[in-house]
Amino acid sequence: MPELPDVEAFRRVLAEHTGDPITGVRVRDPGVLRDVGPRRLDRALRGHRFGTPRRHGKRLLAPAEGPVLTFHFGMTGSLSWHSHDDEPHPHDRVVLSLEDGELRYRDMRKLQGIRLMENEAEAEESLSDLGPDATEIPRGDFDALLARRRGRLKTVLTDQSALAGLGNLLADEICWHARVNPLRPARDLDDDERAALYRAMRRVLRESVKAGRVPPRRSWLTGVRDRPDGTCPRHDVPLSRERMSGRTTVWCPRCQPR
DNA sequence: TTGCATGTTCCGGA
DNA sequence: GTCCGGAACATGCA
Repeated sequence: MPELPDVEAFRRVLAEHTGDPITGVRVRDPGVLRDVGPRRLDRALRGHRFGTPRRHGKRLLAPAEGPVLTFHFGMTGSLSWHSHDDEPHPHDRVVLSLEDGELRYRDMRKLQGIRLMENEAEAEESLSDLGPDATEIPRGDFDALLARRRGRLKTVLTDQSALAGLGNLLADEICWHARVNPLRPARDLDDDERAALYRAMRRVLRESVKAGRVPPRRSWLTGVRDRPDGTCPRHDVPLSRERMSGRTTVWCPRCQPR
């Protein structure tokens, strides 16, 4: 699930539970730990308190009075709050216990996972492979980014090193809102189209962040894209789809012509 | 059994 | 250097 809005929702979960000491870390499946083992993780966090968490793109950083825990959710990761006696889910991989409850990192496929940074500087450095966050990029930088790339628009929007936070669903949703075909070469877009894309990005992100996910409304592409008989919410036209490098791209052939 | 899934990385080839 | 596609990672579901 996780794209920028989902990770933002996980950030809120974490933000509600800062300030209480971490009483212990239970690793139920070390397969989600990257470059750190269960013992070192527990030693680094036990007795510490989480400070204000922050998000960049799809990454979540949780400072803990020195060390910084970083979450990268892959396709199936999540972070949720539970009471101690809540039955664990089979995909709960790491449990961070606090006094009045616990945070659970759940992840079915374990494609990415949790890292431990020694300090703020290292945490900051770990973000250096990412472009500007999609909620913060200025219009001018967005324009320049599109103008300089000859690859497909969809590829640019989902390139985390160029623009951080957009995934498969969001990129298609934004292109649909802007009425621009995602397979067009990015640098071929004219000013109006770039403006429409930027506006669509802001609007889609604002509403998705509010919902904590890309909302599957019937009036949005996301609400209909997975139906076998899916038609464009604006027209009664069957949606077009194409697989590109293992992901399905969906668009409306009428409002987003090639 | 096969194909697909909202992420990312690595590799080869154009 | 840029761009693309394919395979891989690990797991479940239709």
